[in-house]
Amino acid sequence: MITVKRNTSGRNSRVMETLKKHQLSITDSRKAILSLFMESDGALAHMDIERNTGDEFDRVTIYRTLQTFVDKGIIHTIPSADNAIRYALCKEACREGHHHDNHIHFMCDDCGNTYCLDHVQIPAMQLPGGFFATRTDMVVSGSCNKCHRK
Amino acid sequence: MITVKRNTSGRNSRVMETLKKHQLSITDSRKAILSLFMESDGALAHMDIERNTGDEFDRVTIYRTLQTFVDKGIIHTIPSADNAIRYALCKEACREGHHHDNHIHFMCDDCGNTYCLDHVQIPAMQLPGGFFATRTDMVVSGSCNKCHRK
DNA sequence: ACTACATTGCAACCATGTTGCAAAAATTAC
DNA sequence: GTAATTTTTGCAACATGGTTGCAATGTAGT
Repeated sequence: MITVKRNTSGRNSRVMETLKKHQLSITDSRKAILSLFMESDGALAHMDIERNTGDEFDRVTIYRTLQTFVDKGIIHTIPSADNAIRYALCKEACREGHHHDNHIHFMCDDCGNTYCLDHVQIPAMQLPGGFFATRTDMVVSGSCNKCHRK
Repeated sequence: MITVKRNTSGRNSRVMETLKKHQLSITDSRKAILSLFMESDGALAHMDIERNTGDEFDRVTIYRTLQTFVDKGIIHTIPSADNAIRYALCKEACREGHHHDNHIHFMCDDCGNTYCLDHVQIPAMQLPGGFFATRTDMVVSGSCNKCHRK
């Protein structure tokens, strides 16, 4: 479970900018949730957001806000084997309806954090004849740089 | 949703062999479920199995049987972004507690089938310092060789 | 401030997956 | 084959993840 230290002062402008850029109306939940992503260095699952915002928002609102952000290309999903979708901020290259998140994701078995390894590109590979890829997800799990020295 | 044509005659021996090799007692559910995997060319989700066996077994029995097979190294899991774990037969190299499923999985957006592309190895990549991998999942989605010509 | 539209909260619902326990099988020993 | 032991099954209940419909509330544009 991820805890994010909230800091609603400095980053507010970046949050507003992003929302406006994607033509989303400014609401409390969108500000708070986008803020969380910007202050977190890893990916967040629905539960992480619910914990970090307290009872401020309804479960459903969080789900819908996440879905909106995905649709607008603000965040992208990360598949996992543990049955809980995680989300992380997209880089600049993403835009509405077309994600460019072709980097590797790393899930730490120890602390549970999920990282976007932005600088590790997914290697190219040759698919068998007749197969055409529209999306590639590469998820590596193991121990991260914070947990391994322990 | 995947439909498998059941054929309990010829492959029975291979089913029994596999169960015995892993020191599992022979039960109806294990025979039926393992049989399904051997007759299917792709991966199966819990729901696929439930549909293909009718009311023959309880939901819980199917979950437990799948978990047993994973523990014994008979099948492996495939993560996905749609929140439903899929399972596929392991190749010979897998054994108890140690899977060797380092091949690519392909999910067809059209027919929903999931394939193990056994001959496409997951390319090696360089992780940042301090990160250590114990497992790598690579899931490609797009259109498969049956659906693309349409 | 008023209107039109988008978003929220609530309740209810569905799917996926797990746990505890008693009944029913399968394996082992005789 | 039968009895004893161990495994597995089915049931009920629960937990989590996620969706939908609708009335109430909030936001944006004038």
